[in-house]
Amino acid sequence: MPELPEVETTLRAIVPVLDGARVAELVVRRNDLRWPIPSDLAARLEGQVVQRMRRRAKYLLADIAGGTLIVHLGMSGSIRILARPMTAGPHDHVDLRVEGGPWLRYTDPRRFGAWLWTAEPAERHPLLRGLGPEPWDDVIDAAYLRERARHRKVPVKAFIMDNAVVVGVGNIYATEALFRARIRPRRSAGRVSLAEWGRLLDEIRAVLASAIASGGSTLRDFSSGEGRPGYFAQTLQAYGRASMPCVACGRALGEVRIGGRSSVYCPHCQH
DNA sequence: CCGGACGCCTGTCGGC
DNA sequence: TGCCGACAGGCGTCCG
Repeated sequence: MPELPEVETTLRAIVPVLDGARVAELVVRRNDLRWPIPSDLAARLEGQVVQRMRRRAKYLLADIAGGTLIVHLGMSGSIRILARPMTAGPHDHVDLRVEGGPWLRYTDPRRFGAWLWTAEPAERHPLLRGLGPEPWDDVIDAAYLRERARHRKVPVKAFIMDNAVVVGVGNIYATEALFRARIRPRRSAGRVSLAEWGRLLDEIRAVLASAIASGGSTLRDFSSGEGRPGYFAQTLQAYGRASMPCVACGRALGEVRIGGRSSVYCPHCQH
């Protein structure tokens, strides 16, 4: 399930299917996702060629003549590729059939995801407008983070999960990056040193890249577009390991809640 | 402006 | 074994 590596993994799976392909049919079984799926979405898409599939933050974007399809996987969404139509289950809310190709099936038990249309450039859509840079954007470095964090009392973990600062850092990878950078999640962002920002940024990038390289995490049931499970979950050192021994010092990991999200850390190694 | 809480919805897991 | 509450990867909105 979707943090940025899972979205990127999904993108890589569907790019070969959708890039340059024509949409033959869109079947919407339930339209009550986080926002209603526009009733005219099928009419907008059917018969049109997907000029390019891309990702911005955790949004999947399909550029099509006249606008862009915006897809978000929410907390529990996934997209699978079906070679042939199969009976839809109760959570299979949307199917997209590619002309002369397979079906894409969108499954989302919690229905926090979104399928939206925008006629403007997607970057100007209200959901995308306020997004900060991608984790690998050159504008992000230790100085950028320190500057953005000046006078901010918010816990550093909440700060790096703030999409206006940097996109794509969800709860799992924030927890892991802070553990690896040896910074306590509750530290005020404004009190993190330049050297620590440098370490943290390196670890954010490393943990995201490693997760992408292994196809995304599998916490419950995320699987890539091809239906293969991701193998990154077993490499998590902090997330989901509260009260278990720290891989570095062997002492029990602690857990706090930050912004309502569980945050595991090592009281001995992280400062 | 900032920080924190809430809610959307369903499935799963742990504790009793 | 069965039930019930807590919690789950996101994120927009509201409130103080």
